[in-house]
Amino acid sequence: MLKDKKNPQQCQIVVALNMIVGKWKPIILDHLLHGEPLRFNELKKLIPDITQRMLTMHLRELEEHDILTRTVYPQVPPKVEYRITEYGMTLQPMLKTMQQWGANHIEHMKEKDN
Amino acid sequence: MLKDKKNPQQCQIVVALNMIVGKWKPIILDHLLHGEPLRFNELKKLIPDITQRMLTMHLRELEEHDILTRTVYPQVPPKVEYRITEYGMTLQPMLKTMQQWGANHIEHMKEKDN
DNA sequence: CTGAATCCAAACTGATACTG
DNA sequence: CAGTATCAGTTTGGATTCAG
Repeated sequence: MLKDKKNPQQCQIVVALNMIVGKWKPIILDHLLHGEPLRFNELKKLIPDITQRMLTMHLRELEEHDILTRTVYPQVPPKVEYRITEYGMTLQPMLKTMQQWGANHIEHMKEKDN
Repeated sequence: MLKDKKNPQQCQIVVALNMIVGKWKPIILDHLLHGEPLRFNELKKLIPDITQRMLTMHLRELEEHDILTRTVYPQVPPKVEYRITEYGMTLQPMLKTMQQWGANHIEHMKEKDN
């Protein structure tokens, strides 16, 4: 199944976590969740510090999980588009909740410093 | 600040993620979120496969992030209790959202197999 | 009972060079 | 343009031993 070695007690939270863990995955998702499909190089430009290797690997994993689709246009030079799936869109509420908690946490830390 | 090497674009989602990533952290949180304080050994028994080392490390990190408190009772043998903080309780909605998505995803995968 | 310390293996990420 | 391949570095987790 999944990387269930990492999910010793079949925790549902971990199942959800496995969709979005990876150094750059949340950022990739953030860009694709806007709805517009993006080409490999467009993502690369939006995430300047990512390596081609990591971008490829993360995109492949997200594709495996039905979060996005990969469409190859048979052209020279090649064109490949990545688009969020309907199913991938269901991550939206979860990610939004996390984003809000994260924003709040940044404030929490500032207060703590005082 | 935080482990911001791991958060290249100051993504708020990653800030939230950093609270709960770690092999056993979601499970630890799950147990403590019930509200009852738990001793080190009680947690160890609830999570049989965790090593003492990992339990200690995860608890320390959660403590650093104000998610839980560590209370030492000066006794012999020692007694140490871990209790979720009020702030830690604010993780609840986020974790519940993730849990629901995870549960749904398990169903999604079953359908896919057919 | 609740750890800390050490050593080791596996997983993850980065850098670089090459290709259809 | 959109990758693949290889190698090196970093991080994470596990096993074991020792200690207040």
